[in-house]
Amino acid sequence: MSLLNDLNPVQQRAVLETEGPLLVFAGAGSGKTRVLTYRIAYLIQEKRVPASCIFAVTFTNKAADEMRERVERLLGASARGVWISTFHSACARILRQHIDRLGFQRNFVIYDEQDQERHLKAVMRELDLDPRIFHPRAVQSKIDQLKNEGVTPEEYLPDPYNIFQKRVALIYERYQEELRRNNALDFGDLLILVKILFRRFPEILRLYQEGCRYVMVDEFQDTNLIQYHLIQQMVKRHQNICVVGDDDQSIYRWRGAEVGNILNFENDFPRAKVITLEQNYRSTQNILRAANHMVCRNRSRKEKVLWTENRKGEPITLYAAEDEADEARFVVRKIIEQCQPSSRGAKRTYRDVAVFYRINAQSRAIEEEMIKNQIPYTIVGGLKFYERKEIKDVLAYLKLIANPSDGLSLKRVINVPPRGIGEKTIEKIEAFSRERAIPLYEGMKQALKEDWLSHGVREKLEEFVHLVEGLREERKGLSVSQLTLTLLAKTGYLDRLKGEGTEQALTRMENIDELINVMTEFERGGEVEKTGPQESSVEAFLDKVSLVTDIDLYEDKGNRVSLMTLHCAKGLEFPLVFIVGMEEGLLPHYRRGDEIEDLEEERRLCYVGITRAKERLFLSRAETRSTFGVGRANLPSRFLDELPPELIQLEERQEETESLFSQRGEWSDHFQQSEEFRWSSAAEDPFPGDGGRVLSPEEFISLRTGMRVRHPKFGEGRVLSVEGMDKEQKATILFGAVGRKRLKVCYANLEILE
DNA sequence: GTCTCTAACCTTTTT
DNA sequence: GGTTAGAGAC
Repeated sequence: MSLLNDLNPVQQRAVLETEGPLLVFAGAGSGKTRVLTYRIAYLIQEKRVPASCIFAVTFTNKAADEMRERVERLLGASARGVWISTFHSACARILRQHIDRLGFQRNFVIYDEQDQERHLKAVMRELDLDPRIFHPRAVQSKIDQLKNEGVTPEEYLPDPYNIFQKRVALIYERYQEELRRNNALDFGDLLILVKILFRRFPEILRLYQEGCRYVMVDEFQDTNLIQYHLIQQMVKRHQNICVVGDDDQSIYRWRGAEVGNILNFENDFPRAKVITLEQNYRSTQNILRAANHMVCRNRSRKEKVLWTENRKGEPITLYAAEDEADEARFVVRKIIEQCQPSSRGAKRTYRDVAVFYRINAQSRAIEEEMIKNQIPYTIVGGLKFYERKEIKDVLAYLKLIANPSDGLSLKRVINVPPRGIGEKTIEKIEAFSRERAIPLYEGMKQALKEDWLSHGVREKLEEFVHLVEGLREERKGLSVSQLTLTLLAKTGYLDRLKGEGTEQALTRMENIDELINVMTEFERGGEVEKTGPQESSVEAFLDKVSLVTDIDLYEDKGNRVSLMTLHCAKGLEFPLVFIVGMEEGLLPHYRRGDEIEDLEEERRLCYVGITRAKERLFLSRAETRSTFGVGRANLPSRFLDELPPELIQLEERQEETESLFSQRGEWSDHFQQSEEFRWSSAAEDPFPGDGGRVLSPEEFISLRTGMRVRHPKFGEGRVLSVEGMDKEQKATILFGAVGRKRLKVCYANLEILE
């Protein structure tokens, strides 16, 4: 059986135990994804299970895509039809088919976190609750928590002596009612409504129970109560459930994940077989030993010891930096040392390197130093594409077209671009609609009919309604991208941006351009799961966009260093790993809860980081670090003391005088001469495939302050400064003819003169 | 109604 | 140090 040849005996068992409940403890780097994909392949190929009877759940779309790809690589076309999805997408798909049974319309929209917050604030304002007393964030997290536990407003029993809880009960109820009026769901609703759907309509549940003959759950340690509940419901009929996870990598407790789900699985399924994968194929012995040594301190964990046949490897490097800038210089110095083509030995390239940090804000210092030294990097998460204003605007228009009941989107776009429809008008209509419990848009139309608005307002509103109706009409027969182009033209959004003529407007237009690219890509791919007759590609596209995660957008974009949070790092591996900010207050983070479990979660986070490293691990901390603009002294992280000292090699602090500038000189000389780095030969473009537009590497990497350049329009000039990277890179140039200009390098068509 | 400036917030981690 | 929401000016 050729499929099994690639697996070790324990992995083989995990593949062969297809019937009944199975729990696989899969340590870091033990071939978890491999087991899952081979298991699916085995079911289809050897057990002759139809692909459509297999359901696999992952936590990110990226993981789902990867798994699908890998199964298809093993089996080819016969793998088509396996349902591999995240919890949230799966639920969205189920609801798109059946939600009308619950009194929503099938063209519902999904509110992201920002929408959720705005929605919540509106509800609280309506209830006349002072946001300074009842912090919307606290309320939101409480509601989220309830949803994660599968508690509906009717089921919630607040402590009668707890004012906050009593208010939450009230807000929660109104919050849900208002969502319904908007025909909108938040993330939590996706899960909770499926739960309700299954409970109220057993025949629908039965449909899925029949369909899901074999169910697999990846990253099971990160499931919350309601997710686990849904899975239990779905496997009730066939009981063929295989969950794979690692309690040591459970890092989402704060979001409702229950390690208990994995630790108690054997109680819930008494017949469950248990397999533990302990051989690690990823890391050197040293790295693995360090990781084991540390995570052993956790109390609530399943006993296991990872081992490896890999070589011992090099010691772990630890650097105590002066401050975060010094720390960044250390990281860059090491990267240059390891990746620079001139050094001897087996050398690494940028894509082999990852830098992990606890919080996104830490990336800045690293980024600055990277830019200074012109090291290409890519950053995962942080400032997100789909959170940009212009993108949200366009998406709000689309949401409104798909679902006119969506009042939040309506309010967002009604005066963008400015149409002279102000807050007062909206407020009036909002009150009117709420009273009648109809959607805002509906209320607007009613108000127009009843004609109690002033003449000017009336005209403006009529024009807007006309616009929306027109677009809704046009939507038929248009693809998402075509619809978007139409919308941009008819709303005047694009004209408005064009008219501005500022740098920022230009960037916005480029981003919208990029969004259109994403849409055409989406249309071409057509890998949309068919979800019913009602659904057009607009909803499908919006669903996809609503459910993307940071890591989904991460792909190997050419030869770059990867920067990301420790949370994002889960599931990835890199030959060289840096973990920065090994300080008390940062890792473990000071804002964690004060329960022992919270500390253990921080330790696991650190463990996840360490176990991403294949060859070398670099840890660093800073004596002082500025937060909120003020410098603070930090103690070394307690986790450093939990590493075996004999595995640690301390890195000497370098005198500041020996700055990177001198090193840079040699390095850049080398750049110019090195055969491999003569990119103009086009033999190897080191940064290919960046959003479709390939920029010339010379422009990107070798444009430096003081250079003379020629611009096709502005003529010759001198570079005053350079900022940012690749597509985002901008240069300020003093042109003899037109003076000082700030340009995007990748669009500027610059010619370098000297 | 629209634009601009200040002050408060902020930083965990995200489906 | 940087962003964003809300208040005040035009």
